[in-house]
Amino acid sequence: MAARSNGARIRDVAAAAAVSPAAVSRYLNGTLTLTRETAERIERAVRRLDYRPNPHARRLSLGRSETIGLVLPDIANPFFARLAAAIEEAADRARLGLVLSATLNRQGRELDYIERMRSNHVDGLIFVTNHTDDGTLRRALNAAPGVILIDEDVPGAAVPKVFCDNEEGGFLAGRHLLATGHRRIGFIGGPSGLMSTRERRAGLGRAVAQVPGAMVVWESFGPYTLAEGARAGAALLESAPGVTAIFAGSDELVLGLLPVLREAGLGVPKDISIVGFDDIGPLHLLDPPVSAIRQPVSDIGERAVALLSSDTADPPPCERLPVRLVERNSVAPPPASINRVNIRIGRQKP
Amino acid sequence: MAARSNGARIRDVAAAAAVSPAAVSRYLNGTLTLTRETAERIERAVRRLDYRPNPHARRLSLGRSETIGLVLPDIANPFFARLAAAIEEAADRARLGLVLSATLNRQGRELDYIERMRSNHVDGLIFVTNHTDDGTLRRALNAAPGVILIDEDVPGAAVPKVFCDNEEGGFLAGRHLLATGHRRIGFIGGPSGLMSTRERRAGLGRAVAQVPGAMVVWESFGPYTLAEGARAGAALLESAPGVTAIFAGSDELVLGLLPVLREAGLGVPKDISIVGFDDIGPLHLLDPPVSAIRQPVSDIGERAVALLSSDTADPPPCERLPVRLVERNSVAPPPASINRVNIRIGRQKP
DNA sequence: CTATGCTAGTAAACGCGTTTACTAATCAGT
DNA sequence: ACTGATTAGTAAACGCGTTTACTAGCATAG
Repeated sequence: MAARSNGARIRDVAAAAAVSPAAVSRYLNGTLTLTRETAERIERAVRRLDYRPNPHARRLSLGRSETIGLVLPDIANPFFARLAAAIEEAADRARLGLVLSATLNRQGRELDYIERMRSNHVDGLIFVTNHTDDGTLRRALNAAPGVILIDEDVPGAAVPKVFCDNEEGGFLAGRHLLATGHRRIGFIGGPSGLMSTRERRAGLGRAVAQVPGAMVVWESFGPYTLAEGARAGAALLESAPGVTAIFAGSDELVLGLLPVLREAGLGVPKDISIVGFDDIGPLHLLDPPVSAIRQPVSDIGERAVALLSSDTADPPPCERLPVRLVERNSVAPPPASINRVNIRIGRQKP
Repeated sequence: MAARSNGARIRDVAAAAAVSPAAVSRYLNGTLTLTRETAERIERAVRRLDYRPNPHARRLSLGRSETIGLVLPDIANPFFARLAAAIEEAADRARLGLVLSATLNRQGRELDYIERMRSNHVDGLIFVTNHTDDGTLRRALNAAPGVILIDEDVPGAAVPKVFCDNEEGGFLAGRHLLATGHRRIGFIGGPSGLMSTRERRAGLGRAVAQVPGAMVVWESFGPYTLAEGARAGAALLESAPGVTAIFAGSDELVLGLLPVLREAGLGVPKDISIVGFDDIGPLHLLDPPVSAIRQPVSDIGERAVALLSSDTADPPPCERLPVRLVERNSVAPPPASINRVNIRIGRQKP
């Protein structure tokens, strides 16, 4: 067992104030009203001894830790970093501590942290994953109480969820490009198995379907990384499907794509227009500043913490937070020559 | 007091294995060797009951939490995000949990977290601050055992410290610019009261002093922010001191500076060369990719965690981790016309 | 004068794992 | 056969705050 801790204990305060430890505890926690005189004795003693309850004892006693866990793939990634900042702030407002864990998308670690959660380490867990699940994660999540899933889905997990409205984001991006005159659109998505990718693609599809002659003529899928953005860009240039605009599924993809286009001598937005997703990476600092669908990152964090504190409904809620288009300078009407091609296609269809 | 927690307790395991709780505890913690048979009985019981020690009880008993705290100004900032990632990884390797707190540079919060640390919440604290101290922080840090200061100093704090070699970084940046032919150099620094700023400036000064005719002809100080980079850039253009190269004290400053130069029609590196510091922000994605002094962020995290685990020496150590210059395409020889001015100055001096 | 209620607290159990100091039993050595 | 050491554990104290159930003493109501 432990050596005595350094600070004063509740019984020291009790002795100094000539009351019982119970009185001190209950007074400090507001479950006992005392005479002015006794209360003052206690407060003086607390101040004099610089008493603060031993958090470990308190947690053992209460059976909770007033701390939540955040599990995410990688804090160094700007999107997750911002998410973490939002959650930290919300947790702090709720007077909850936050313990942070990065999984680097390794499933072993993910399961590990869920386990720690179950063993009462923390009162709740906000979980972000980033890879397709083979069912292991679903089962682990369903067996763990007090987990909230955010940003990306784990299909079949019966836990509260907070996502952004990916479909609407895809739709807004598509509508914006279509309204600017584009008809041959490319899609650079995240991993094809992920909900975010599918929904963003679906939203784009919905927008395109509303405009006769418009088509998603090219698409690619891969991890949400810079390298994948570059790879997709190269593939696009190679296959040359006459795309005049690209909707990319994340900032990272845009960041990887842009230099490839520049290398190839394609001007943005003169030759090709771009809309990104997330709007966290410094898209506004690029040349040109890139338009993007903005995720409500702060709200996601806020809602996640709120859901953790609230009682679990059945079935667990799945919230969709609205996104919006942030227009910058990466979208312009398509170049005339290619535009004519679109018009031809447009004529064939109606 | 608490309702019973859900899982099995040590006494359940003990009962199932027909031994005492002490035996279970000591066996699992490796302080008791048992006969093969008894050991197996315990292990079977542990598995069957899915026993894992209640962490709160364990921490109360041990008087420590196997958890460290990280206090930093803002996780959303890419530099701190990467630092956090490095520390999280190092902590994980040391089997330590990490609780995260953002101060947003508010002193009240900083003191708060030091307090929490003192009250045994965590076994150690890695502290990053970003503003000049009026002595309050110094006093608080000196009163708190188990704090490590990293990245930026709090003068007078007698705690272990891990910094990068700022002076050397400034020197390397300066030497690089001088070697490329620059003689009239500008410095855009962080807050003038900060150690990092002073040291980086000093290193630049040392390099410049070694080359006759070279001078730091212009300098400015302000927060490590994008906005400040832009402001400083505008001020530089305004005062027009004939600077051909700029050493900026952080990535953020570069990111803010670049668009201003571009607006003004100045090409980088054609008209003006730039070297940044940190090399975390996506300097390699800019056009042109910007050269910078790279901080050994992972090593800083690693060392900080290592120092926390080691016994405190007296006086506490202050480690300086090496930086290096990462060359990209933002430095070129100065334009000829201005170069001639430099040569003139060069002639006056020897 | 008794019953009821209120005030101002308190004793003791409880959460649960860890550790010290100790015992009972067996074995080796002489 | 006796001493000393080793083996295989164990009882009980400890870390410390919280909470339930209870009491002693006084006041009000009937």
